[in-house]
Amino acid sequence: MGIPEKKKLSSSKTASIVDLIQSAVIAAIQELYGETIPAEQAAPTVTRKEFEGDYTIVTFPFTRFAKKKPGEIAEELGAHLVKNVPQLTRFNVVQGFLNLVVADSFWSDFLLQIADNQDFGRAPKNGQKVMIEFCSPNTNKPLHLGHVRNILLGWSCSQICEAAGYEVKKVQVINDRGIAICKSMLAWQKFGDGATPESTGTKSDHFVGDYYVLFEQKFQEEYKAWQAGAGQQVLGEKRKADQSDEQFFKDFKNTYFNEYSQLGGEAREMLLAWEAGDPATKALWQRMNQWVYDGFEETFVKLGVSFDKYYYESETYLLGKDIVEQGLASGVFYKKDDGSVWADLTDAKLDHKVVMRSDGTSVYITQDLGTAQMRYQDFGTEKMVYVVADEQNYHFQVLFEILKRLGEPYAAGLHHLSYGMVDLPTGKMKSREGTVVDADDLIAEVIEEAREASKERGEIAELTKAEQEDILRKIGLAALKFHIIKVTPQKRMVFDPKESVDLQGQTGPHIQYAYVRIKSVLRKASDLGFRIADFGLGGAGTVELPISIEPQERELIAQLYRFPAAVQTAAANYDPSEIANYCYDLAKAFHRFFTDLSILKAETEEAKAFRLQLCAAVANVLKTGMGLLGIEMPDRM
RNA sequence: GGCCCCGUAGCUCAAUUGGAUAGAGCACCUGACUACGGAUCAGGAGGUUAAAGGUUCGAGUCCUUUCGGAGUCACCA
Repeated sequence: MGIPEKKKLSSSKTASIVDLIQSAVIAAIQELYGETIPAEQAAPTVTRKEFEGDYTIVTFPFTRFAKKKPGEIAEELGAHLVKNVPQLTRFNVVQGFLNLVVADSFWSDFLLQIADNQDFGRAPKNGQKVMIEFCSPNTNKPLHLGHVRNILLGWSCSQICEAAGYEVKKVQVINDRGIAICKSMLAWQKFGDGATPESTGTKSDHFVGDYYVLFEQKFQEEYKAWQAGAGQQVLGEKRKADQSDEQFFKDFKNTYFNEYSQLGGEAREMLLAWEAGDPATKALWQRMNQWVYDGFEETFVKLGVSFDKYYYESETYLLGKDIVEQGLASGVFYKKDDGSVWADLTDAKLDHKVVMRSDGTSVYITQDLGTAQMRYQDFGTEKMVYVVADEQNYHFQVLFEILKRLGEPYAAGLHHLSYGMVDLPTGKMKSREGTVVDADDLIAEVIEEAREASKERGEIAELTKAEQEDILRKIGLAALKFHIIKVTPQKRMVFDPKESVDLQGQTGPHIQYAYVRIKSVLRKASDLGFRIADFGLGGAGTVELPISIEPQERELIAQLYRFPAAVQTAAANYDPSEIANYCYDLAKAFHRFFTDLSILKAETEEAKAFRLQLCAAVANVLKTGMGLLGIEMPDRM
């Protein structure tokens, strides 16, 4: 699925230097050796830093038909290219690697074109629509670190797709029904004594979560009492001799909940009442869920994310039955004697999968089948991305396979953006052991860390309180977000809270600092009477460009040049970490440039103008790039 | 046990999709402008890419086996 997209990609870019070289190589090989080579073999790669050059062609594959040594081919090819492509000034050959040097004028022309283009890197609309589902919480507990990774991936992915030219719909599915929320409801009803988030001053989703925890506590207490009394006989029969209390409870918990527990019985009654549409139960359910939504919304705002549409499982959990009928008719599904309906996916190595119970009710995957159809009707998106943890890999393989067999029109555009779970240095996050990292706590913590660091520096002390708070929020969140997004989604990651608040090194604030340095220089330049417009391309005071470019400048410009392609591949791979790493590399290159070369005290007026242009362009790309990750840039810090 | 994913410096992560001497940051050591912001920069040390075979001009990347770790295999969601 990813391969055709990549091909489409390179053909859609027009007149880029990369394409220019590529087609020139194909033509040259044809001319020199009479062989037509596939485009991949002519694709230039970026030259490694330790060699002179901008792009490299690997000549080893050509030995087969050229009947020459790689080095000789490289020499011939290099000479031919430099002669025929005006943008190439010279070349050198190392082993079989042909390093091509792009003319300074090409780079400086390019820089002038983008220096004041705020939209550089954003592609025009491509007419395609993509839906991205992310977050998808339960309503019985507040958001935690796992949700944070999910939300950041989903959000940045949506921003990247938008920049790549797609129309994006951001949706989430909220699991608002089932036994879990009934537990919170019951606990509140029995022990809440009419308390509300307002009356207790608790953030409303935490308020509801606290009752879920309370239920579990009371349930445990009830079990302990039962264990010592009425349950002794049952336990004597079921418990194996070598099992510890804890081990046994783990296995036995569900049975106890369903068959013996008073609280469990009441919770199940509540669920039945809910399903029967009992008004009082519905009202309570409505009220408590609303508290949760209000709390979630606060967290979303803090994280700077929003959604276009919310789907509620209470409204979708019955969907999908007509799909089952449809699949039975077309032979995608089959019916067993007991009336249950199955999909046979053994030829796709996915085994048999039930899609409808023998009592005619739907299962989880049936609901997903129905929801997919419903969304397609809602938005007509030919691509749908599900941002869901990798523990559901199998589920999505099955879901997509079935949709494909059903011949759904969007089936080819389905993608599971699977991401690894977040581990803590102490191991896995476990709610039972209290080792979950709460999203709100985490956000507060990183902002505090930014405050401490800022206090020592004293750079923003003279700003108003509100301005300071805004900056600290941007810095703290940049640290947190970048720390999470920079990791390839697919990989499981270790989250060390100490490292997440680091402000130095490979971090969000390090990149923000590059931006702040630029803003500071530009302010100073403006104070000295310089205005970008005065030395811009075609401006009244156009300054002639320097003929030669310093290596640090060259590296920066070449880096800027890659930005649009980076956006496109990040979108094609649904991988925000590529943008994160791009931004870091760019910031790093800028810091080096900044310390090595003087800007306002440059050797000539031309060099000064050129470098200011470069600064403006870098600031622009940093702001756009980090914006794609949901990270804001402060002007000072 | 079947299927699937992962294993790179002490730690956290890269590696332009098969290319050159495997790179960054943290931590450790050394150094830098009376300069546009030191949340910076330069340098040092740190690697048998879990192991062994194979494919080829070339393998961290592809294939096979082994070891280690995670996930999943409900008429739960």
